[in-house]
Amino acid sequence: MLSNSLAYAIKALIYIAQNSSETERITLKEISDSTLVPRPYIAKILQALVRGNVLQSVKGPNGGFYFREEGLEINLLQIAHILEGPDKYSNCILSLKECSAESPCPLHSNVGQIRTMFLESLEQITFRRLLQHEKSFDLF
Amino acid sequence: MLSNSLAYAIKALIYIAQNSSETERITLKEISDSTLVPRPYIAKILQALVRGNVLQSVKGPNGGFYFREEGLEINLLQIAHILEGPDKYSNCILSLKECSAESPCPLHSNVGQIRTMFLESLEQITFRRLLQHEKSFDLF
DNA sequence: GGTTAAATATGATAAATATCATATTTAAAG
DNA sequence: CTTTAAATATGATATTTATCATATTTAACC
Repeated sequence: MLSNSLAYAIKALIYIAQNSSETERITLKEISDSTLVPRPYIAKILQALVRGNVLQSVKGPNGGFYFREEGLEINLLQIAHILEGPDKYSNCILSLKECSAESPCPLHSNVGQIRTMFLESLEQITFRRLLQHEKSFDLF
Repeated sequence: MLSNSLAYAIKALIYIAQNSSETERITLKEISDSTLVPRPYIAKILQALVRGNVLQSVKGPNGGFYFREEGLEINLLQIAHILEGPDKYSNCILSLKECSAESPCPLHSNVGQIRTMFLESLEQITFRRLLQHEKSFDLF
């Protein structure tokens, strides 16, 4: 439902959101240990998120990752777009050329509608909002 | 959201359900032409569906595919299981070890719930039910 | 300024998915 | 019993996704 990379990214970002600040940076090792995502793999994902202006990173001793203030307003669908490009979740669930309310595909009104709700719910969830829950989930 | 293969399979099965009978079989070429799925690829998928007792096939001239009577009662989730194995859509949306109503993951109550609805809707839709719609969609 | 602890860049390998090609089997029909 | 129109089996190739490894850059601190 979510790609492996996207699920990994979300877990890592939840961890960072809950535990980091500009002065208290989180290292790759800590992220990898607490999400059980292999270090080189999560590294690649986090680099993309830095380029996507979600996270900030600092090299060198005492370096690490932390959330940008604006990053906290980013929602889960935007993360998907950053990691997988914007076209992944567009259009019809059967990928038909023509599919709309006027000429719906056979799944448009049932599964298709729930798919739309799914995308909307990804869009509604920001990391700021996830922060409002109690801290420290197990993320593995 | 659905794998390529699964979307292809559903399109082909809708076409077959709407146009076939035990005496009026549908050929690979016709299926490929009306769904725009490459012939060798849809062939492999249909073979799996024959092995999965959804379709019946007949070789030789005038041969082709048609729906088994029981096949019409099969739902979309079962098709997913036949093509991709049963574990694809199980457990937590973040693939966490522990995730349940008692100890929910951060997405359990929002995205996770919609994911559950999604799976349930796949489960509710049988090909018999899809047949109740008007015939002849464009399936490409 | 040398050491060290961190991210970064790059690319190699592996596994899963998707796609294509070809030879074989089967059954109908003359 | 030969031809022919179909599915079937098998496997080759390509693409995407996931995973791993290694060398480089950066900044802090002594």
